[in-house]
Amino acid sequence: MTVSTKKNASVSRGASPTPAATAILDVAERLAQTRGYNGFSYADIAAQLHVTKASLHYHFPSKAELGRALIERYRSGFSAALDAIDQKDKKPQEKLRQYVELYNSVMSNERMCLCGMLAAEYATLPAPMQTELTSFFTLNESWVTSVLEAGLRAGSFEFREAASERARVLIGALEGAMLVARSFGSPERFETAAACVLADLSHHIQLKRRGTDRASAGRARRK
Amino acid sequence: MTVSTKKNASVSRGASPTPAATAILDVAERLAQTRGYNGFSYADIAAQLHVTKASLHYHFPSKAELGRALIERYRSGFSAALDAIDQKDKKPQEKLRQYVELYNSVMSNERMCLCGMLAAEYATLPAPMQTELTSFFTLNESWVTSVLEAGLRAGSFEFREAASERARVLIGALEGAMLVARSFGSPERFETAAACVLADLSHHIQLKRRGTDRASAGRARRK
DNA sequence: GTCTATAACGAGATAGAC
DNA sequence: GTCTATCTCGTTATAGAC
Repeated sequence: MTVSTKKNASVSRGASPTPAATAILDVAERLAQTRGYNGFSYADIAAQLHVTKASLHYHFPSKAELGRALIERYRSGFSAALDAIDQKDKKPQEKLRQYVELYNSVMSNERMCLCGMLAAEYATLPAPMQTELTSFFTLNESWVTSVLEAGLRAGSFEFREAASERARVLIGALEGAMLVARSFGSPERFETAAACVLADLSHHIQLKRRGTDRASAGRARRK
Repeated sequence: MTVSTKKNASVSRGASPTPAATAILDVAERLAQTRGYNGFSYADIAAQLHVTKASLHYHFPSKAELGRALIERYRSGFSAALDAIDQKDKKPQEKLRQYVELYNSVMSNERMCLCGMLAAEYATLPAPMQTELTSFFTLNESWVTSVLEAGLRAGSFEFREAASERARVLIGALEGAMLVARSFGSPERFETAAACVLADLSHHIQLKRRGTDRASAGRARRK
């Protein structure tokens, strides 16, 4: 898969990271997802790995570099997951369901999407991190857009807006639902919200199949 | 309106704040909305107000107290705005439109909703701030829930889920849309997303009025 | 109320031994 | 590659003069 190159202390782009670097990224990722980029320090990582701060600087000379690598790895992992979903021809609905499942698995363990988290801190991030961050969202938007367009053509989705616009709404809704759910400490809130957003895309079609009179369609389930 | 009490150095609950305290809160609010609670310091506020850090501590002894007051004021301002919207009997649709307009005005000037911002940093916030934060979201959820229920009864909204669940989705979608729009530096992204979310609530009804055949209803506007 | 001065601490980062 | 030791700076916070 990944082209093996000579390892590099600065863990540059495309190099396969050393086990030590991976361990550091793992801890830093969890910290960034729960506390934000400005909410953790090298000391926090060092303590959890039982090493000194100085040895972290060997692998990631600056926190900015660590932060950039963090997003890069997260995005590449996401990209791989999207490719996996695309394997085998599934219905667009099923693809989107699996996409939401990706977010759902992140929410467990009280984590927030890394990039949603960093988006809040955007103004304080070093430029390289800002660039990586928008790449992440752009990647997601174009993938979701494709799926929505396919679903629209297949007649399994229904919406008026441009697919790209709809994709943005979907991603924003997922990120926002995570954000709020986490302050209530209840991942269930995210789960139900996500299900609701997904259902909306094929909602109207279901309405028509079930009959469209207001009395039946407009009846809300009780709380 | 507000009961006037003797001013208090610690700017406790319900006291009318001194002009100095208000100026501090104004600057701190903008900083918190753009950089987050962990992204600004007393030094930043002091510089913008041309005073020393020490004098800030006179008005707000600790940053935690400042942060708590920040949310409290923001929530009370929001609450007043919601009351204003409730004045005069408007259609639920119009109320919701004005609610979204509230968020829209926040997004201008590249600001993010204070509480959406702080929600990201939730795990790092002092307990009093966490409490205020959930109060804000609870307030919003119950207000939106009421409006949705009214709209459902009036036949101007249509959805299957419980109104409270739908309210959470709406609020999460707005917060998330702000979050992402800001990293792209384009408030327009928020505006279109917000319009889309709003339209969804009365979408099906419009579909029925316009005719429900798939060919016309499912046609997406081009990008 | 606002100032100067300073304390006490934690942050990111580097030098150099092993 | 990891360590000890240290540096520099920014942070919240306090004491006490004016």
